[in-house]
Amino acid sequence: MEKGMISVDQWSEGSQAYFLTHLHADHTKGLSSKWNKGPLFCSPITAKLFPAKFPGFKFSLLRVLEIGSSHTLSLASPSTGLEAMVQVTPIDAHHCPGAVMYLFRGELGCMLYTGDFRWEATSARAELGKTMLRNALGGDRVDFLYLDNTYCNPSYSFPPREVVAQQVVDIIASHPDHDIIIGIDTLGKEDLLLHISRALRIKIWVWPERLQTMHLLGFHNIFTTKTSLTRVRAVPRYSFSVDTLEGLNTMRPTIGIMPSGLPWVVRPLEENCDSIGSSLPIWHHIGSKWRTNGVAHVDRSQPNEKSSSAQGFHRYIYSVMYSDHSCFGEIQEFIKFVQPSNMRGIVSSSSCYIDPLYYLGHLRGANQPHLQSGKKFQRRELDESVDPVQTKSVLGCSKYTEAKRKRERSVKVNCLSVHTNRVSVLRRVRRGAKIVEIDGLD
DNA sequence: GCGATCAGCT
DNA sequence: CACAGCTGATCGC
Repeated sequence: MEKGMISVDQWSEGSQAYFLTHLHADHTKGLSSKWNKGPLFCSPITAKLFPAKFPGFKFSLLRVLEIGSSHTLSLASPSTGLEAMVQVTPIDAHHCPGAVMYLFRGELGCMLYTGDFRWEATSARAELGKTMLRNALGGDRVDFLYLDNTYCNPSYSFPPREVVAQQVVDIIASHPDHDIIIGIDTLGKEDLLLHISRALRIKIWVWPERLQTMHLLGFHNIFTTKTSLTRVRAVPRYSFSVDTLEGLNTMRPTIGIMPSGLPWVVRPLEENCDSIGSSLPIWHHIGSKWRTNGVAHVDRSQPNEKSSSAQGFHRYIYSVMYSDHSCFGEIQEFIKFVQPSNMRGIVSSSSCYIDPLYYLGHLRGANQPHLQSGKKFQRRELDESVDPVQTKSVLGCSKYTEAKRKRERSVKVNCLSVHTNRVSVLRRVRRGAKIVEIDGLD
């Protein structure tokens, strides 16, 4: 797509239409309540959650698109000045509530932007997504696929979420006298909690703001902010730590469950022998173990036994491979299904970018870019504003790590800062309680 | 004083 | 390694 026409999850000036895939913070960076750059398209569920995240947002700029149905936009081609019709179809991305992929079709070509997505082969919901995508494509070939390449490496492999959800239920059921702490984010993993709640007929504690979100999503009488009603609590991931678990265990026996596509590894601390991680390539080692059942090896030995730290796990923590991103095999299946002429990853994190072409380039459709069919979607022709970020990460790896190392070297001076500014107070108030036991509204 | 951005941490 | 995100500090308006 030509520069200056559309932007997806990218909020700098200069596009005619903006598309939001989902409400996770890394996709809304740059969005604010004062938005005034143009119409912003999103899914119905995202629209429902939107005001809570961006109070005061000019609602007339929000355009809600029904999932699975096509909408036509009339845009001006910046180069020719002529009107160009673009048809857009949001498709369920099975990532978090409201998350969608966008399929763009028109005179300018056909482009699919996945956003973050999970492509499970098994569930009925996944089958529906497949049908929806097939219908939306209407036989067209995808010229350019923008792909969630988070786990685009053969070493990333994990079971479908249903399977892992049952494993979590089993873990909880096998600890009938324990309190349970589950680390979650501001959005996502609702299905896991629902499954636990249904299977064990138990309510689940969430922090007050998260309860509001649950209510907006239509879940009533399942979640609570009263700790007295349940032994299972879903807490913000950032408040989930070894210290937290150890602290809680001085009061009541408690285990922590961390659902993630990546192993939750105790960060190696040089002088803390109890929680030290192995210096071996931990995740690879663990990864091969997990392929068998998807649950981390959990050490049941006594606290002081050496083995409890050798694996990089903590005695109270279960790490389960519940991921809202596609694993490698699923990405592979997805590319086979879409058969794009060309593609590139949309996720380039701190230190690396996994190029889907490296492992999965051979799965593309017959019309490879060198045959010119992908011409309309050469990468600098999309929204250029997306590009610099990614190019920077691909090419600027060493630069970044150098900067990071510099940062690491700098000494933290202000250890005893008591000063609290207004911003942080407001932020904290907005966020609600962490794991403090607050009996709020229910 | 406020918002945006960075550094640090999980 | 890094899922996604909070917190505190700082800077410019």
